[in-house]
Amino acid sequence: MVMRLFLQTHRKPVLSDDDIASLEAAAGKTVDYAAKRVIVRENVPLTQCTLLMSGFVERFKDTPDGRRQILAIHVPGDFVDLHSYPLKRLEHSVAALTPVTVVNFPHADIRALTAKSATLTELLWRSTLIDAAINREWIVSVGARGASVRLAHLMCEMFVRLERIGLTRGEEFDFPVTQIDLADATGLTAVHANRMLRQLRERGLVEFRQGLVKILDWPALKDFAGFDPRYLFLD
Amino acid sequence: MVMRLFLQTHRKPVLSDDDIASLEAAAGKTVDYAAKRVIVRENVPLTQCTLLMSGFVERFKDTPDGRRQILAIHVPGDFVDLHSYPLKRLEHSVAALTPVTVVNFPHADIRALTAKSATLTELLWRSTLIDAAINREWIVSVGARGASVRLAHLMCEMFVRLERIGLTRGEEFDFPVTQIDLADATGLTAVHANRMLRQLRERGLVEFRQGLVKILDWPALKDFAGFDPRYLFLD
DNA sequence: CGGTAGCTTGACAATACTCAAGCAGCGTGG
DNA sequence: CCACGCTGCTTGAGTATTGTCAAGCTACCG
Repeated sequence: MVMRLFLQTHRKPVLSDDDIASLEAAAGKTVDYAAKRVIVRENVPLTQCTLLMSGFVERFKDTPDGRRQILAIHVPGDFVDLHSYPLKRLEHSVAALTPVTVVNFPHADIRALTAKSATLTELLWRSTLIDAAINREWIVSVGARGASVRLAHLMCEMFVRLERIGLTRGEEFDFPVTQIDLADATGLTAVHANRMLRQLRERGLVEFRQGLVKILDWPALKDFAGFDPRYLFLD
Repeated sequence: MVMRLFLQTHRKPVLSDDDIASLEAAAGKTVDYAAKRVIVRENVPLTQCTLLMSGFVERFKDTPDGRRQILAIHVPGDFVDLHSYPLKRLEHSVAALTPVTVVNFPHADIRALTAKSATLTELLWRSTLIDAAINREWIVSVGARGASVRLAHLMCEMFVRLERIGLTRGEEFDFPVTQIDLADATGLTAVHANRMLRQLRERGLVEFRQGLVKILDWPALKDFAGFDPRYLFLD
């Protein structure tokens, strides 16, 4: 049951019942974190991975001059730091954006899994690479899109990813983060993010208020954001 | 011999002579491309990977409004699109920044390698994840660093990566790309990139001229860029 | 009830972009 | 050999976008 949401987002390659069972069996301790708690600190040797069960998690880096850049936002079912298995440490930190529940997977158990099943290995590998594809889409966002488009694009991404795991209600979804978080994710200041969110609302595209996102016009929003979901590899 | 530079950058996990031999044996055709030629087109089914032997390669995306965002720059010894093995396609394109030579590795042969050696699989997996770590550092660059700092940081990264494979001469190295390329990589316009490069030169940090980079003051440059090489996982 | 975190708005400053022009170098064809 | 066109670099002037500083507001918590 622990892997339900993960398998819902990752449908290829197809796993045998046996593979699924051993994956489930590798699950270790369940841990809760309060909002803003650091879950994994950068450049510290790691011996386990973290599967997000509920809530939202951020991967981020702080710069010397005090800015925070969010590198990725994770939704339930995401293996937040599976890349720590081959890398042995992370070059960034991981923190809870909201109250979260996670399940740990010891590296030793993952090693056993990969030794046993090549298909499973490929699925896990692929999962880390989809994260990387999202990382790259974010480079495009911060590097080549205007402020309001960036925010619109982020809303599109969250909508599609949350829809996949059944966490949307029609055209709205809970996204209990602050405007500061949105600013840190898009490389903007909180003040400017606020203005751009207002603009998106006034244009009738999306509304973000008190952690609730309402898509007002999905086709128009997608078009405005230049959103092409193929980078999410949901096929 | 084909894997020499690759193994020079990727020293962990340590491979057996057997693993190295089978990796070498997987090498397929050698192909040359002229500068600016597209090597892999986005969202097209792929059946092989590309190892860069000489020259520089870019991974990029074009936006609807005509901007190009470079997502990564590859140096000799890099597996440019190893991630196409688990993903089966790329969500971005790959092109030659300079004249290049590459060697192809059929997915089928990589599959055979991974079936045979778990250590080799881990090394390949790790290699794709180091690329991802670089992707994330670029998010920080475009999202949270000023224009001149971004360029300085890119110069630091290229210097360290090229030094690793013996392509630097003291504190200088060949980097035969245009200012437009640098602008596309850093999310700036060519005009602004030009001004910022002049600033870096006048401050006595780095000089970029006609595809030649001269580090003028490495400690000062590193400090100015906030460059921390740990994200390159060279240990 | 005071304090804090988050949202909102305004006025102003800094950063980066656009448009435009001129120049240098290089390869090609007359 | 020269003339031409092309690509890339450089600089200036004006504009647009985004950031900074500041203040006031709300809601919620202790």
